[in-house]
Amino acid sequence: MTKKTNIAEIARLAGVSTATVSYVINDVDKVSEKTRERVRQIMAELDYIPSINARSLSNGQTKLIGVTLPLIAPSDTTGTLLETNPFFAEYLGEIHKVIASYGYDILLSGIQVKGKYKNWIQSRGLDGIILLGSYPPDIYEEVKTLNIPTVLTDVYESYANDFHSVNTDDAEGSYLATKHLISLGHKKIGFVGGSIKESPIHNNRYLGYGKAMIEANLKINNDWVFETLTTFEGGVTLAQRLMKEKVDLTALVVDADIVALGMMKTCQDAGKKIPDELSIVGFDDIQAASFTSPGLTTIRQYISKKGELAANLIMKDILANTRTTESKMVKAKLIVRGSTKAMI
Amino acid sequence: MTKKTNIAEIARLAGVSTATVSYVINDVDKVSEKTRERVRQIMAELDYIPSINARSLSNGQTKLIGVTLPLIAPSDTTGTLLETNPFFAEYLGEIHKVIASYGYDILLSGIQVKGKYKNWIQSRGLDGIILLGSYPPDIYEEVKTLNIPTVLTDVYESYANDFHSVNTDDAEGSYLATKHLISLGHKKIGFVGGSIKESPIHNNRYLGYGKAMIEANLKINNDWVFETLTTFEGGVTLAQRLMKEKVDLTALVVDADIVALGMMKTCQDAGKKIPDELSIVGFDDIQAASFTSPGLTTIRQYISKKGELAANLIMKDILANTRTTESKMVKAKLIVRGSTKAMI
DNA sequence: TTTATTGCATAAAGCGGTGTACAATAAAAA
DNA sequence: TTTTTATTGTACACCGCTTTATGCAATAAA
Repeated sequence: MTKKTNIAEIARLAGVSTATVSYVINDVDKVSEKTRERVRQIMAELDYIPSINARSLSNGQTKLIGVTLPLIAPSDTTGTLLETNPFFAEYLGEIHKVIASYGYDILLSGIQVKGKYKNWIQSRGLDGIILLGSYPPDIYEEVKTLNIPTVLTDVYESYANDFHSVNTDDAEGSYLATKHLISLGHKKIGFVGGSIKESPIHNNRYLGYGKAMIEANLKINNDWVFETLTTFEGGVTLAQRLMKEKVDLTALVVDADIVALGMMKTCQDAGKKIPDELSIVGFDDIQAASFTSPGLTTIRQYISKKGELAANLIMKDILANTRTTESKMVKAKLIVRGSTKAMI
Repeated sequence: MTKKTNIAEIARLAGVSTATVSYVINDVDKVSEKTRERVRQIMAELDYIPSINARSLSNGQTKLIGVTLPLIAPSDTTGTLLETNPFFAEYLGEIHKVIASYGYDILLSGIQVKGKYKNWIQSRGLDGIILLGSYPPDIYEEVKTLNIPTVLTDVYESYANDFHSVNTDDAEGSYLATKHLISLGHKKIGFVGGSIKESPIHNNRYLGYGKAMIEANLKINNDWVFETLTTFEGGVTLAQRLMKEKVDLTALVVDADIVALGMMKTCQDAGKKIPDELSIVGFDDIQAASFTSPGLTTIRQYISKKGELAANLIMKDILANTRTTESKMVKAKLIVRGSTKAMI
């Protein structure tokens, strides 16, 4: 312990060169069984653990995957992190599971000041990065110049084509949600989404809704399409407005559970019965969707699947030392709970 | 880019030694203003970023803090992660905020196979570690031998004394919860907790309940104390049982929101009115506690505060190169929502 | 016997920085 | 002018491991 137990020390005690020890450590087939055993013995006795760091310096691989989440910035208020995306923990768990099996670790980061992101990646010598969620466009420019295996999740924007990307099939998801309501006999079905025009992800969900409506020969009334912040409060505010204006709808497709839950609670608190007076379908299937009474009918995103895909995409490029760009789409699934009900 | 742009290259172009460049990088006051400026210039032109890795090798500091969460293990099913502790994301965000300001990064891990944890820390040369949540005792033994700055959160066990620790004042939390119910006129108040005997954290919450009851001269009926798994399903199961057995209680102190929510939903689904027929107080204030209707009255844990404390404790030891052991207690606070109501 | 071939092991040059010991130059003190 | 003292800069030995070029036996082929 007090002694510096490094490769040289092992070599000395085993009466061999450091090269030989290195070969033993890395299972390089250049050492006789006898020598190998002796070296192993010594290493075990001294509790010797090679320094990944030193190894990195010499072979250029840090065995580090950077995983970036939005909103972990020095000046941020907390809470936003969870609110924006309740799935980070699940993503991290799944990614870790995959890459750990290859001996890789996750280095966490937020997006720092512009320009800093690239520096961070370089200074740490990351072998690959996974960006969870969406960031300012110049971030992607920075990353591109690095020419390092990169996976994006939940991003449809054009720059996604320069990297691997993993997405939920959002359009199909809200298509399923809408069809579900239609099959229950609803006709006056509204849509609630976050910045539908700017964000492809929300736009896709809107399109799925539109497709189902058109297929069913139902008209899409522009007054039935609402934009909100993708937050619980966004849902609260909108629900209050809808009730005040007595908007004449029997069902809503809401493109995020967090918003749907805000609406549902607001309606319930105001005495409006869910699903009796209004059916609601959410999107995401966050944990809380199954906690409410009634449970929220929603479209489940398979986050663990997405995380696994992301991790495998990056590992593939790292191990083969290639720079490919695949785009994976994960199917979503309708989960029926109590917040939707057939028209009488 | 194609060229290896390292410290030697900078030195060559600036016509100085690598030592001088190193001094410039590290703001060591041994370089004339003129030289310093010239070197800076060159570095900027070449877009030079020093390798933290190389630096680590030579000065022994990796600027890496290991943060360990339970249940990210290669063979685990997902979902458990979130269920066990919905706060990891918030912890991570807060810890990152603090340590990033010192130039440190978070290296993530689960607890791997026994013995492996120590290896991981050693091989990565971590400067410090933060353990979120509770682990098998031998883990702490392993860590202790490393003699590296360590912070534990949410652990009361004896081995916590060997390290820094950060906890919520659990006893006071449930004391407040119970007092709240008492002040509302409740007398038949039950307690629901996870493995009260084995886990100090649950035991403390139980003690707080007991203290409040005794202070109010209310008897603690052993039939009113229930143990469950700390999961949503645990709450569901228990609520079903209580309803079937028609246990005669007017209020419950539940020592985890996730359980309280399971109970609340089960009661509501069965037509039992909350809070009219039963008042419930939870513990944690997870996000979902404010999503339900009624909202769940609960004891808020200041996770961001705890994360910040943990990060600062570790940074203090790292920067001063000391090995102290402080134990921080964070006050909890009663958040009154709709799940509790005065007796008529 | 000579010449390859193979197997095993090593010396030593990196990888990209840090930091110490020391030298040279300039400024201040004697 | 000489000596002392800062000030500024350099050479170079690390840090711990990888890897190429090379050596040396022992064995196989010519």
